[in-house]
Amino acid sequence: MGFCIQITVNEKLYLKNPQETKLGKKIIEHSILMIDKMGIECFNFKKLAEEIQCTEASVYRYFENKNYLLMYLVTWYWEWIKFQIEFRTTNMPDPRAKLRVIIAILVESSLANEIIEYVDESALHRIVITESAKTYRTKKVQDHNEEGFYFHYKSLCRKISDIILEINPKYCYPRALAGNLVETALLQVFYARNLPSLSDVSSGKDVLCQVKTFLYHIAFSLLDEKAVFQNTVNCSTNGRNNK
Amino acid sequence: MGFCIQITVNEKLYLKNPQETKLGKKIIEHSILMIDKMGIECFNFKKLAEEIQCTEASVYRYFENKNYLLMYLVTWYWEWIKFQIEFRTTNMPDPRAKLRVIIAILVESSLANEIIEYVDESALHRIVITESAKTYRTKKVQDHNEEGFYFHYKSLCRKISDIILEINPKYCYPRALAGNLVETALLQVFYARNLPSLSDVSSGKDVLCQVKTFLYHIAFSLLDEKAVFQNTVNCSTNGRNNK
DNA sequence: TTAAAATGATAGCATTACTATCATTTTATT
DNA sequence: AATAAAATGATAGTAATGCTATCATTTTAA
Repeated sequence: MGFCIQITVNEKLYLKNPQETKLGKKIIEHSILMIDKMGIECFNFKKLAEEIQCTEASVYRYFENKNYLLMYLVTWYWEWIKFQIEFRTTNMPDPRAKLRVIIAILVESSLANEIIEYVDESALHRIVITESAKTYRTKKVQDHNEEGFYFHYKSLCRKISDIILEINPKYCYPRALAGNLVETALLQVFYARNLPSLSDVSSGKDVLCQVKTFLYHIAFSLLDEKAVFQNTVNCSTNGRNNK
Repeated sequence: MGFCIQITVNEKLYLKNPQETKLGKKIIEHSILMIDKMGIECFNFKKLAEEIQCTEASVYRYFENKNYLLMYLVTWYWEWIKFQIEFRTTNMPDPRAKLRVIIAILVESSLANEIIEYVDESALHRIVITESAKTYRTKKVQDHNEEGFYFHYKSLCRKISDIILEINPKYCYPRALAGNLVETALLQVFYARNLPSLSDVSSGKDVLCQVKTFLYHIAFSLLDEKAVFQNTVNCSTNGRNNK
């Protein structure tokens, strides 16, 4: 009844599609909960198998190892974010309004938490915040990139940078700004929760809202800048002078 | 002859100070080269011991494990950056000029590469770019924070945020901006080198310089913004409207 | 010269990260 | 309902990893 969303990710990330079987969904469901609880370092397939009462071998039939599983989860998350952006910005004529919605989704998406029954989006958001850097900051980036593992993340950034260019077609750093917004959305929430002295959020109030406000500030200050920045600035000064 | 810089880091990060013995320095020197080459995942103490012709047990006498060693190296790096900032900004009256120097150091520090003989600062910079997130994005952040492992990073960010406030005393997000500058300095270089479609640098020209220019743009656009941002913005709109 | 500190040499052990094989159960097809 | 195919279970095993412990030897400092 009603409609149903299927989120699909790069097939090379899994050996057998976990979304097509009961056990597969159980693997997704409980790996999210367990990684959220214990962190990817302490998590392993043996513990997961025990938790969901199956054999270790069965888990290995779905994923090569826990790193692929993590990559799968993170990729799934970005695809889910893209879906939400698509869904909530269609028919919006104003690109500025779009960007505001996107920022809100990046920060607060995890609050809306009942779309896919076997995925705890809040927990997954925490995983992405804490662990996602491990999926691409590695010596294997190049290989993983060739396999297309970052396709979903890239297309998200691409979507954001297109909107940035709608707002300000002369803006010089659309892609860098897009990536910066996405990463800052993660990092500032992480700081606010774990190392508050590195953030400016006051822990009393709503943390996510404050991060959102900071992102609005970054985005619109940079895009509204009167003087479009020149990429041809003299680089040889090495920061020693000030003009 | 001349003078000598000693960079000291939190004592809890090592079992025996590697800077005080010949073997210790060899451990630092070659671990930097090896982690740079193979990444922290493939690196281990057995390989390191083989490389420098000592026993595995000897390495374990200096560091509990490779994660502590990584944390030590990253911490050392931030302390080294702080020293350079101290050194190159003293007696500068203009805080804007200071911030420009800091940004240049964050991006290009590794080019000046002959200060401490057993540390390859270029390689260390690459390690910090690729691996540093693993030192704090972990379930153990809280514990590590209590041990003071992030003291050096925090004091760097503090130093930067103080200068930000000198430039614009009313600025609402001095710490978040400081952290953002530091992290963006790492991330954009990583992207430019590994996933260029996520950055706006043209690979032909000097990558570091372009990243520097981007950071100048962020810093001074945000700080020069006429309307100081209000932290009391209405958060309940959830990005759905645009006023 | 002698004690202390550092390192070497060797051994061992529990855990991890898989892989392989064959048996059993579940599911889909006709 | 019969049967093939797919999925999972059960079990076993192996190579590598990440240490720790012990005692001998060398180097360094007093």
